[in-house]
Amino acid sequence: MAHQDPPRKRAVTMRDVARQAGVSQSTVSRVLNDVDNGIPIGEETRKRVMEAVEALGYYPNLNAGSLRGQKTFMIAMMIADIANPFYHPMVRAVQDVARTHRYDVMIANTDHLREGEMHFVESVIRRPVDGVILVPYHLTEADIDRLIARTGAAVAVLGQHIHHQQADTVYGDDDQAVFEAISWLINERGHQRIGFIGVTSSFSAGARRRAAFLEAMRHANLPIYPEMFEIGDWSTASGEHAMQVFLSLPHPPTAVFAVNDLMAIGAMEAAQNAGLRIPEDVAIVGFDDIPPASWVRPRLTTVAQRSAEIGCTMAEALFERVLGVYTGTSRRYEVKCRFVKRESA
Amino acid sequence: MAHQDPPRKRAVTMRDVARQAGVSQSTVSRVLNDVDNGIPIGEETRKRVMEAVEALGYYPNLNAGSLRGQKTFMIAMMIADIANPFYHPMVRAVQDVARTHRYDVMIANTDHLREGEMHFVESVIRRPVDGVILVPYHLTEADIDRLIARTGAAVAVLGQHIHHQQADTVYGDDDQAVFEAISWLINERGHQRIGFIGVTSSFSAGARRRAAFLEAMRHANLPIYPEMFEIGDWSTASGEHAMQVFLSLPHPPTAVFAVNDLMAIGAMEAAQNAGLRIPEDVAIVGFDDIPPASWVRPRLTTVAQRSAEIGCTMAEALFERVLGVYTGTSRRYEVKCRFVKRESA
DNA sequence: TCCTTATATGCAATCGTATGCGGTAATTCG
DNA sequence: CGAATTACCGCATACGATTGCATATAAGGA
Repeated sequence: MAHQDPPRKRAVTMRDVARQAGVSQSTVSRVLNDVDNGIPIGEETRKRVMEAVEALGYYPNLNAGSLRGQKTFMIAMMIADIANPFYHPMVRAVQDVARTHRYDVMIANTDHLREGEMHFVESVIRRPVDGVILVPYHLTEADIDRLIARTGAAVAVLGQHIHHQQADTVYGDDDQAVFEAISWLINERGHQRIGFIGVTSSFSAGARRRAAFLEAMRHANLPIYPEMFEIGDWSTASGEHAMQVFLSLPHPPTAVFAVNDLMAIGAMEAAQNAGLRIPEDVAIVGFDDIPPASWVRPRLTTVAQRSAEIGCTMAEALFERVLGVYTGTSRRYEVKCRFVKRESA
Repeated sequence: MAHQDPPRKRAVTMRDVARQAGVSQSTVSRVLNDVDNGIPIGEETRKRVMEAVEALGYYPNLNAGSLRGQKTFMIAMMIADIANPFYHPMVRAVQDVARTHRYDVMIANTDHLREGEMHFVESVIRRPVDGVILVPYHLTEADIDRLIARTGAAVAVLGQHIHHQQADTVYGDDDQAVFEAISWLINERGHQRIGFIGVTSSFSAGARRRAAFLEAMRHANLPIYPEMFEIGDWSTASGEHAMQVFLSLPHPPTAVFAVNDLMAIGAMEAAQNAGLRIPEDVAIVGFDDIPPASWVRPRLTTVAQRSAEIGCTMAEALFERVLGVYTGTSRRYEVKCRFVKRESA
């Protein structure tokens, strides 16, 4: 190899096209962005330019464009865990909407860590984007305000209401759905001792579902035992562990609700490994309705979230702002959940 | 609302920092990229600059940096389907490696479509990146050559050998693993009629696994029936459909091998919905060993791919090139598969 | 004292694109 | 036929950063 410099290919630039077409670089720019500028372009010139573009295989450099112009043609999306199927339809929907507008999507997962979320904010400040989609677990409203202030990006958020002028929010009715599910366990299935597998995060989804769980228990006048609450980290393994703890109790719960399906599936594993039958010995209810929920046996009873619809709603609201179609104040959308009864409860 | 212009916050620039610190903009640049330039910086100046950076909360604009400088601090990764768990550890590994180098990762999924893969190439030409990680199903070597020629990016590819100077490849020993699995079905389990659920793509993984399947059958001197071959699209639904077709045969297969776990799980669903017992009535073997493979009942027998290791290997090879640590010719890495016997066969 | 060397900083060009403004040729009009 | 438009197009600057080169100051040597 010796000293063979890497063949750093110079990209084809507008100037190359201009030279080839015998026009100035600014004319090329105008031809490419033809969308009715005040300035008309000669038919002959336009044709020569387009031929040169074709011949050289020119593609504009979006980085350069976003430096001079305003638009970066990129949005960023922050999710907690790319391995959680709940996010997949959402991501896919966002990407689909973005693609129709010729936008790229940068996905960052935070591993449910505050550190990860802060890193994301920083990263978006360093590499400006036109819009941001957030599924925050730790970010406060102040953090998001700062993000907007520093980048000027439009923002769509799931599950946390932001009062900022430039942010829209999408809500699920998690609380109602959880209330319905727990009430059903109590009234229709006669459960009294219900275990709860939650998470630590004090904001957002985890906390709201916990509140709804407590509400349902209180509403049924059932006692609330501290040992019926276990903390996980949204992962299957943590759900498994939580269930093991429950099963080691003198009086284990007869039903268990986990705030997401992955933990519910983990709980099922633990119960079955302990030789218990589901739902006869212990009933299990999850949240999300990810595809594996209907692959396991018995199939998991759960609360379905319309992940694709959530993603689509967020993306469309975002792009209305990004494209300047909407410039008003904060909007709020609601996406309904629905309780899906299967065999695990 | 009327005509309230959106408050397009001007970002804090180097010039702002320079003004605040009472130095020139180029000095700020040198302080920030201090990594032993030939040019020394006064201790006093450095301190003033850093204070100004701190005070203003300055972050460099990476887009601007990548215009003048060389590095974009971004790599792109192309996968077929973000919803396929097989890719998750890979993506995660790539992101982890990237993060240690302060790089961002752009993920694009192609839905297994050639169109999607071509779109990705175009997108990378438009928005230059320092490196590209590919899991191609349709891209030819010529396509990849073109990508490198146009962008100068370093490239790491899974499963397809690229002879280009600037590309490394990672291989699994899929063929051996499939051969082993099928031979085991034949010799240890006595299967003779084995169904195969494959895919259309003529390159890469799908085709190699098909070849290995045929090889194993021939090696055992078993006849090969055309009706024992079904085509899916890697999805659970397509696996389900394929199995339904098998089951409608006069002589259905006694065992079925699917080229990925999602289709295998779909096949299980179809078999169980038809009232068959697994593995007694029909044995099922998959490929990948995604987490749901051990959630289904019976647990899925499959060939495990070390997805995280693959991602890690690709990313590390890539960054050796991106950072200029390695500038030699194409390298090739192999990552072993292993056959995991569980209850479905 | 003057010239060299080392040290520290600023100037200005540059990356690829967008765009306000001015300039030229063609056209219209009185 | 001369003047005022109109239709097109190029010049030059800006975006925010990097970097080669020049410059200014201090230190050192003869």
